[in-house]
Amino acid sequence: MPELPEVETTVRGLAAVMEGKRIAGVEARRADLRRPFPEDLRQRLTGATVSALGRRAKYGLIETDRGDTMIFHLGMSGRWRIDPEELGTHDHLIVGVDSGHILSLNDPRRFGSVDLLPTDDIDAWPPFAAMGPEPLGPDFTARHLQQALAGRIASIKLLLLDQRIVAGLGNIYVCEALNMAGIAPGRQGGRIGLKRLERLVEAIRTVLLAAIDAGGSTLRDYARPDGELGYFAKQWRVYGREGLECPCGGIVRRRTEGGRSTFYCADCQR
DNA sequence: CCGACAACCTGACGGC
DNA sequence: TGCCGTCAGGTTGTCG
Repeated sequence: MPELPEVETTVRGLAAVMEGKRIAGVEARRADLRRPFPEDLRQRLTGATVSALGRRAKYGLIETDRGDTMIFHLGMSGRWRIDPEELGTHDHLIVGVDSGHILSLNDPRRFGSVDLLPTDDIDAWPPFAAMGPEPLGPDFTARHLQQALAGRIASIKLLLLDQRIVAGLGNIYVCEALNMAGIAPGRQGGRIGLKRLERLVEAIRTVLLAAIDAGGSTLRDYARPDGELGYFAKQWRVYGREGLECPCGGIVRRRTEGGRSTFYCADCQR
């Protein structure tokens, strides 16, 4: 369940046990996830001190005092486990810090990734270089959306999933934000007025912040081996709720586009 | 540029 | 109990 709020809460949880700590050991239990692990991962991390944790879109950043940053992506099913009671087949990368804590990157589907770059180079790293603004940052405004969407005839649903337009939204939060903003998912991106874009920006911020708030409880679950759906799942307005009531009283519908489900309410989303 | 689709993987769930 | 089809939070690439 890793979207931006999950990555954010994961990073905060890792910071609590890693920040300022020395990396005592690194063990890769397989050679790759989505792509191969960096060959010198263990050598460059071991002995280094974690100076800061961070996040860019759905990527987590672990920065060391040696001038390196480890960049991880959780894919569809990845999560970090803190002090797991035992390691299973999907615990692929283990990091031990000198305070005694063990961190395990667990990813059954293995769509995640781990990269290691000089910290000075991460802005130029291709996945980051092409990215749009952070949805919770100062550059994500209705004006920006208006420019980025100008002339686009694709649906706003698909455009919001494009990380070049805004970086960090996934299927759940796009559905939720469009519902909150009262915008139909199939509406052409370039044909949404500034007023409604302002509402959309506000809705995206609101839903992400609420999810991060609730994600705190998810994170506590992460510290246990059995972490399931986060608390914020209980707050979904439309996602996963086909046939149930939208907050407006309408019935939530589901449609498929690009092989992915879109949940929406035809009554209040126009 | 656009939409559809497939690929990468495993696990959960429903139907029979 | 088990087998089979379907679906799942993401990203990347191809094809018409």
